[in-house]
Amino acid sequence: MNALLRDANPPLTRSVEDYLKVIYHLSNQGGFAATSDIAAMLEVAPPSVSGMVKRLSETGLIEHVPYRGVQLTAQGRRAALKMIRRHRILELYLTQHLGYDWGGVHAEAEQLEHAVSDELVERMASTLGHPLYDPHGDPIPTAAGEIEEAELVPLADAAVGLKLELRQVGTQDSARLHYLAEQGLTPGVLLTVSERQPFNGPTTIALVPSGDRRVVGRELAQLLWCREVPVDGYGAAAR
Amino acid sequence: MNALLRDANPPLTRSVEDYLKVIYHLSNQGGFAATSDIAAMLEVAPPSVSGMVKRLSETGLIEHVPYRGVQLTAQGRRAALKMIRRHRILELYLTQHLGYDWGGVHAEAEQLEHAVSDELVERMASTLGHPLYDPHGDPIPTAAGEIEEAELVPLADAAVGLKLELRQVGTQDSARLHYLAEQGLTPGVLLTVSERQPFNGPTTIALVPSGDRRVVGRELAQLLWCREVPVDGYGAAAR
DNA sequence: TAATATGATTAGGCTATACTAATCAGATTA
DNA sequence: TAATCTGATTAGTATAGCCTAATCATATTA
Ligand SMILES: [Mn+2]
Ligand SMILES: [Mn+2]
Ligand SMILES: [Mn+2]
Ligand SMILES: [Mn+2]
Repeated sequence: MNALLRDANPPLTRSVEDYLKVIYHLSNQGGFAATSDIAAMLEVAPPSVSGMVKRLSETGLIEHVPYRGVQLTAQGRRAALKMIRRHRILELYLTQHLGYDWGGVHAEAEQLEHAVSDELVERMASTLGHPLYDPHGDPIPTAAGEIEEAELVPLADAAVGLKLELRQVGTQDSARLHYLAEQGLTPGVLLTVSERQPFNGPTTIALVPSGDRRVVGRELAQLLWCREVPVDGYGAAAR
Repeated sequence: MNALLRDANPPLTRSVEDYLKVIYHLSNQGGFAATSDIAAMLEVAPPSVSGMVKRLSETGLIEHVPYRGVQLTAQGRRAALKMIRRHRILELYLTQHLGYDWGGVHAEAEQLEHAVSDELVERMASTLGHPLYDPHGDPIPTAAGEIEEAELVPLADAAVGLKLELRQVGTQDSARLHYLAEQGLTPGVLLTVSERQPFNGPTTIALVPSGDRRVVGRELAQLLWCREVPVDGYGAAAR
C-alpha cells in the first residue's frame, strides 16, 4: 500500500508500548536510555533495539542521539505514562478484588496492560476509588498524564536514628516481594533506623509502633525507598 | 533458526486463537467451515485464510479438505473451547463486577481473552461462583473442555400456543442487544407464542407472568433461542 | 456436455519484530 | 598518540500475518 495513504496515527503495538515503558524508566532522571540497557530490560538482542529505535524516532515518540541513547518526546512520554497508569491500576485491582498477592501481580498486569480498553481501566479506577498508589507503593499517573515525583531515599542510605515511612518497593521479583511481606515490610510501615554495619553491611531497623527489629541486607535495603518522617517529641504535634 | 530446534509446542498467537474460535462456531453442527465464511467472520481476505489454514493443519489443530473446508481436530477443539470459556467468563465478570452492559461487553472480552492467564480466568470464575452461562445465555465450557449442547428452537420457528423460556440471544451486535434488553427479552424470561403473521411476518408473544405483549420481527425472532416449557395446568405439578 | 459463475488457492509483496555475524565509533588505557 | 575494549549500528535473514492479482476446481446452468 502507498505509504502516503497509510494511517497517520496507527495504534501502538504491544512491543512499542513495552519499549516506551522501559525507556521511560531508564531515562526518568533526565538522562538517556542506552541501547544495551533497553535490550537487557526487554530481554531482546541489542540490534533489535537499534531497529526499533529507528522506527520510534521516525514516528516521533523518541529522540535518538546515535551512540548516546534515547529520550522520550512529549508524545512518547504521554504514551508511556498511559501504559504505566494501566499497569498500576491493574495491579491494584487484581490484588484488591481478585486475591492476587503483590508478588504475582506484575506478570499478569504486564500482559493485560496491552489488552484493556480505556473504559475498562477507568471503571477499575473508579471501583478502586481513584487510588494514588499501586501495591508496591508506586504512584499511579492520572488519566491526564501527571505523576507524583516523590523525594525518597533508599533505606540503605538513610542515616542511623532517622524515623522513616516505607513508601515504595523497587522490585517486581516475586521471591523478594514475598520475603519482604513476611517481614512486614510493605508500603506505609513506619520504622526507625537502629544501626548499620560497615563495609556495605546490613541495616537494622525497629518497626513502629511494635518495636520489632529487622536486619535488612544491603541488596534489599537498596530497594526500600523511604520518606523521612519528623520524629515524635515535645511540641511535634504543634507542627 | 533450525526448524528441528524450534519449540515443538509454542503458545498460540492471538490470530490463531481467533481462527480456532470461528472455526469452532462455523463447524459446530458437524460440518466443514468454509474459507470464505472464516474470512467474513474475521474480516480478513480469503487468501489470508488459505495461508493460515495451511499452518494450522501443519500444526495439527485442524483438518483441511481442499475446496471443502476445515474441521477442528481434538486438539484444536480443546484450544477453541478454552478460548470460549475465557471469553464467556470475562463477559460475565465485566457485567457483574465492573458495570458493563451486555451490548458492550463482547468487544472488550474479544481482546482480553488473549491476555488473561489461566489463573486469572479461574479466579474470576470462582468469584462468580462457577457460573454456567454468560450474559447472553451461552453455556460456559468447563475447564476440562465440556460444553452443554442444548436443544433450542428460534422463536421465529416456534409454534403458536407454546410456552417457552428464552435461553440464548444469538448476536453480539450492541444495537440489537440494547433493544432486546429494553423489551425485557433477556435469557431466563418466560413467554407464550400468541400469533405469527404469514409470509415471514412478525411473531407476537406474551411475557409470563406479566402478560405484556411484544411484536418481534423475523430477524430478531431468529436470534431468540428458546426452550419449550411444559404448560401449567391441572396435574402439571404432579409430573 | 460445454460454458459459466463461485469460491478456493497460489504467486508475489509488504510490515513488524526478532535474530546472528560483521563492522564501526567513542572511551579508556598503554 | 596508538592500541584496545565496549557498546552501538548495519547487513542480511527469518517468521507471522496480512494484502492484491492471477489462476484453478467445483458446482450450476444452458
Ligand atoms: Mn507489557
Ligand atoms: Mn507495581
Ligand atoms: Mn479475540
Ligand atoms: Mn456472550
